[in-house]
Amino acid sequence: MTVKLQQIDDCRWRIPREGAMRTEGLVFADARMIATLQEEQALEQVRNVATLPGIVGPSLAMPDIHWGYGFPIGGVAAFDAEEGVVSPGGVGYDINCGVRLLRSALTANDIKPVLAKLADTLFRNVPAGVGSERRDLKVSLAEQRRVLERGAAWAVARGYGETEDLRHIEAGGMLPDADSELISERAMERGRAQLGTLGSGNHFLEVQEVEEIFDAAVADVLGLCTGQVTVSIHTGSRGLGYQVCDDFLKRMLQASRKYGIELPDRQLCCAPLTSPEGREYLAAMAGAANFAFANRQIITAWVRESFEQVLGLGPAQLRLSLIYDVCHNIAKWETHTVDGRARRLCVHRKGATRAFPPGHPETPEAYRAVGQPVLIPGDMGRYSYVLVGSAGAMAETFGSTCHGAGRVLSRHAAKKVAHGRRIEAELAERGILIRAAGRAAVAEEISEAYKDVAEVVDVVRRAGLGKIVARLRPLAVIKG
DNA sequence: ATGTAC
Repeated sequence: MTVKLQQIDDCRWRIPREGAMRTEGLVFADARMIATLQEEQALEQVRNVATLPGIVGPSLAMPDIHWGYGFPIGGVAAFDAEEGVVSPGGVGYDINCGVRLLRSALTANDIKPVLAKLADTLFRNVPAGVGSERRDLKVSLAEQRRVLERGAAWAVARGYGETEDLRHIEAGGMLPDADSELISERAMERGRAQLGTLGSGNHFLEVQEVEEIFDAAVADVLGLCTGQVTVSIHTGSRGLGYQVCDDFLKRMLQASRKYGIELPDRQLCCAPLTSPEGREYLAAMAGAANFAFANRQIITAWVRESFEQVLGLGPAQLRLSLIYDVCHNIAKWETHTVDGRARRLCVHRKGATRAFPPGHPETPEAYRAVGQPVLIPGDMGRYSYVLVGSAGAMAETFGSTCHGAGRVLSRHAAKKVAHGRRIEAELAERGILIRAAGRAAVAEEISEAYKDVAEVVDVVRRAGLGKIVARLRPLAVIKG
């Protein structure tokens, strides 16, 4: 089935309203990206989302859009508090998957002599891989409930990191209104031993070098300069978030029937935001989101510890400070101005990053003048980007941008391309060390499996959704 | 993404 597309300009495409659509679709992409998309069902998914009750503004898609469960990955949709719905498919299985970025007082030359030892130590100290389990962290069931309610603040209280870190996390590292009683026993069990683990797939831990600065004034405010060592952590809520999504998909399928919501695709199952089912999903989702915030906070402490071990330097010399931590799979209550009126909306971001502009009260004070940091990982063989949010994003996308490069090859296809090659050696030739839980994980994540993230962020820049600040090159990659 | 199917 082909989806009608009208080109608006060189980076915007409209899917006109027709049939059951309640609003139009708006896709941010260049002509080449659109050409590859039309063979996929991702645009059809943008159109399907536009049929959901209470949607406000267009059904949006970022330039890294690809096919996902119900909603496309790279999709943004906002819903009215009274008329709208909440959908687990609009958040995704990995609730509060996100990225955090640490800066350091080190240069790439400082760590090059010990890079292999640093990679080994990080790989040992941060469990990675499918089903990876905790190191030495023991959490009782009662305490796990506190994790789900307090997020990163729980981790800091337990000695993982500093209070200062909390100021540099989206939502302060804790979504309010989380209710651990709404999370199934099974989800609790799955999460129990997974706090402080990386997981698999595109999740990673990277030691990086700032390769290029594009905006010196903003980079200065974020504390970034060329040649500096940074660390990125990309992971989410592991098996716990997966189980919460799975549990609620079943309930939402029933709820959709109960409330008479017509679905073009069962995977879009949802419930009114005013219904018990809707409220309960949001409270369970907030718990899983807080688990993910705590997860990234604990890993951060182990990263700091690893650097201290290998370099023999103290925290004051390393200065591994948290620049920012952003979610890219979440539904949140936010206030947005629509047609000149401030409205409280439930914004679904699935594979999309919040990108609030300069001056926004939710942006940490330190960055208030330049905008919220936006962290966009690329693939392990190339680079990642740091952006800041802009007024354009607030006006057009409910303060959102892309979240990454976006796959172009399926995992299976990537493995075929990698077959017979020595990917580790190829990366080493480019100065990138990799430590991974398995060979298959590396093969599935080869550069060729992804779009060039430089092209993705360039669409974001041209569309005025964000400002490009810096490009980071991987030096050592820890993969599940 | 995911104890890659209970």
